[in-house]
Amino acid sequence: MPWQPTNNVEQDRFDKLQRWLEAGVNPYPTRVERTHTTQAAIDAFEQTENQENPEPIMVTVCGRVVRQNVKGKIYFGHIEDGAGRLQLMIRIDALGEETFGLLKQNLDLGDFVQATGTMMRTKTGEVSVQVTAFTLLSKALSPLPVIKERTLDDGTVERYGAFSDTEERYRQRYADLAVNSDVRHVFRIRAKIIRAIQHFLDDEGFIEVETPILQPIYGGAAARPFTTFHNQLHQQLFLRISFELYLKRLLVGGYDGVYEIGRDFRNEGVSFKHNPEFTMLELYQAYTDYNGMMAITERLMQSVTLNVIGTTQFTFKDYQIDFGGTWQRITVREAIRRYLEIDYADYPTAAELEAAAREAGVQLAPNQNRGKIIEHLLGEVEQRFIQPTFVTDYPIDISPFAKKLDADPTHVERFEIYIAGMEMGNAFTELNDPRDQEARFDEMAQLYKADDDDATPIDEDYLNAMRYGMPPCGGLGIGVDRIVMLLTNRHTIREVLLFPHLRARE
RNA sequence: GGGCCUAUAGCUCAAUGGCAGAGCAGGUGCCUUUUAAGCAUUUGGUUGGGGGUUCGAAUCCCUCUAGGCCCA
Repeated sequence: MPWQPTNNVEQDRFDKLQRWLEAGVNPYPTRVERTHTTQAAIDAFEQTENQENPEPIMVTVCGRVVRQNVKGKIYFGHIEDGAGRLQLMIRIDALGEETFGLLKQNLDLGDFVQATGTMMRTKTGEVSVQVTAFTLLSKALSPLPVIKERTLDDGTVERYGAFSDTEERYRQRYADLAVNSDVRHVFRIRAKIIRAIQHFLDDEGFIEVETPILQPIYGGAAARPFTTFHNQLHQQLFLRISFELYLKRLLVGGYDGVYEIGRDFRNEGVSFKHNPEFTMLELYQAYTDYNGMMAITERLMQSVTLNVIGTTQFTFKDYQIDFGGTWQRITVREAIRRYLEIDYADYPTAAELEAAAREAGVQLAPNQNRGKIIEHLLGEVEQRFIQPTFVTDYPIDISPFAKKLDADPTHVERFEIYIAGMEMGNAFTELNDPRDQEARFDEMAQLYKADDDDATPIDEDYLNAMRYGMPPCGGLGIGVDRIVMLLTNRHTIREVLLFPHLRARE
């Protein structure tokens, strides 16, 4: 069944399409002949308009009709392309009565058009195209939401109308982008952030790599994976939950520094900061440790913000965040002691610590191991860390890939990055002792029952790689979506993902 | 997973048990420098789906679906 109009607005547009066809116009022509973007046309005109006897600027511009004011014998409308917005002025004498009538009757907001003419300035001062030839490029059959704007005297833009239904905006992101220029802006910033990360790391001597997304064994993080199946190979595969174990194999292979920016998949809950697929940056560098990772985190984030927004300071929610200088450091133990008044060193068993946590009013799932309880307690205080903070030195039993502290083998050289109360990243001095790594895998296997969500399978090939010799190294993972949230002041991950995951409707 | 809230015209929203409405968009007419253009006139609804209470339901109750906020 071909598409049918579903309401009178669509019916009207469908009728207009028929009228273009009847007039011998192809409403979806194959070729366009653009000479200028809207911005280039405006620039070209403004550069010459103050000269004596300026040459007329002839342009052919293309774009979507975003505003129309059709009068009896003159048409004003704005078109929008990727570069900006430009007014078209079309007089009946320029096109002739027949063509003008066709346009006046059958052009809608949302249609794409091409217009040829001379640049000029209207009586009210707006740079415009005085159109002499006109082509329909694409007829829009469904109406986009209509948003009108007025620029007030003080330069602020007042908006009339909106397309603001959150669900519809995400389900029909194309419509959201088409009418909400601020949404388009978010994804330009997102692209800039990723490019800035690449520039910084490339300059630091890292090599950008791509490692498998479909993995026979998943690992490198505590998360439930998506599973899939290769039909020809009769092989179960997992969508990666981290890049960690593959990237570290590359240090064995002889690279001093590698990074990957790509998608991770975690089969877990959805929230304002969790989407089933999300973008991570992971980097690994030889001949350094977690102190080096803290230093590179500071420099990376400072470089990115300077590149993208021109300063290391920005507003997120009610906070003034500053990426400049040396970031705060606090140990996990001290963070929990300071804000929950529990020193977990005083409670050497999981049972004792659990009791103390409950005493302090913290709700916990029963029978977790001590490291997980500590992790949970840290979660209780993470919203305290507004300015960028490195929370350091984690319990060993929740950190199977990090090296022990020399002074305390129950803890590892690991930190997490907290900004605006959100966990932004995670880093270690990477464990490179294959005997220790094997023991950690075995411990994890014993510690977690087979059905535990966080159980990680033993990756024998990873151990095999490590036995060839892995240089001492530091590793760092940062949530790219969350950086974008910070720098665009968007408060949910869905606002910074073009197509966030939503439940199927119906 | 738990609690609270939301779903009405293409979009944004009214209508709190008694005739489903407005603005914008759309149609028709007038209008050759408008820009939220204007004036006149007009179309458009399975009130998210299903069930119930009632003489009568957008409104009250149950349920399903989707989304939002808070908590876990």
